Amino acid sequence: MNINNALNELLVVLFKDINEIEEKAIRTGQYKNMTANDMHVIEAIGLNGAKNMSAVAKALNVTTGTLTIAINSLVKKNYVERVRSEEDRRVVLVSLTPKGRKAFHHHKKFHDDMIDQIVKQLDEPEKQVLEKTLTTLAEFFKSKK
Amino acid sequence: MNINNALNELLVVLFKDINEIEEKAIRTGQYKNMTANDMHVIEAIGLNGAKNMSAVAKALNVTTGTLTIAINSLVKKNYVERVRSEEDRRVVLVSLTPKGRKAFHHHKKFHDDMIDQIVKQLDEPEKQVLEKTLTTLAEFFKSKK
DNA sequence: TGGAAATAGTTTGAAAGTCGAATTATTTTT
DNA sequence: AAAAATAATTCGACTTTCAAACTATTTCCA
Repeated sequence: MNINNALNELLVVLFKDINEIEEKAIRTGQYKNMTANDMHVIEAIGLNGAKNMSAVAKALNVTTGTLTIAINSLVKKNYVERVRSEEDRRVVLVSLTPKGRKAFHHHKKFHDDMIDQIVKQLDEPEKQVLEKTLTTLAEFFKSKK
Repeated sequence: MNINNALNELLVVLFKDINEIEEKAIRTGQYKNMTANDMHVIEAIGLNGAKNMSAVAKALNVTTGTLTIAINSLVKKNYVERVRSEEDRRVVLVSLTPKGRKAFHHHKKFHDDMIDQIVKQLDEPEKQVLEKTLTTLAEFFKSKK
């Protein structure tokens, strides 16, 4: 078994596991009814005030039709507020409710904790190599887009 | 900028893009009609002979009902062959056709290219460190599941 | 300035993927 | 031999997604 194969298998396993763990972590306690998809939309809306549908859809790389349906569900679950703009009445502005903001922080905390735990496992040279690897990986994907 | 933030941002970017890019890389030329899901099933079946439905479903973390539908489609597209076991006639064995094996290799090439890009950037000691690091992380996440 | 074009979002219809429960066929246990 | 267990498929329901049609509104320009 050469090192390339070993690296490939390790990366595949890591991505699979991290996704799984992250999704499971979302659906705890008061956020039981939230899907991973819901969380992505909540992250894309963010904490900095209202955003229009097109902007959020673009950030998520989905059509506005798709986003409309996701927002319907989030409004029903009371994570998101939807308001028609007064300045341009074609525009719909979405923002997080208090409950939505709490969910945002809940997820961010999970994320921060996860990174902390990863970094805690590594000594300084390992951190350097890992950072270099992830940077290369990010560039590889960027070049493929 | 501390390393935690750098790692966090890299992970976020990677997770956002990886599925989309991998799917795009799959759907080229003769594999235009293949979905990312098809590819996952093909990977799970693999090149080492026939597997039964339950085993593949378990590897993919889906119900056998879900897998039945996926296999129906792959058989229709001629990537997968489905045979009822002679030893135990309840069991259905699935394996890759020549076309399925070609698709498997096509996808593997994408992965190999990715790993080559990473390894190219590293000298020998760094490679050793990376392998050890990823092993540590894989074990860490496995323990979290 | 009034009609055409552009823009923002929603609705609709179709396809894919998923699950849990019911069902069928077969094997194992008692 | 009958009951229980196992393997896979089918069924019905639901979610996510897109593209295209549609509605409402604003901007452009002749």
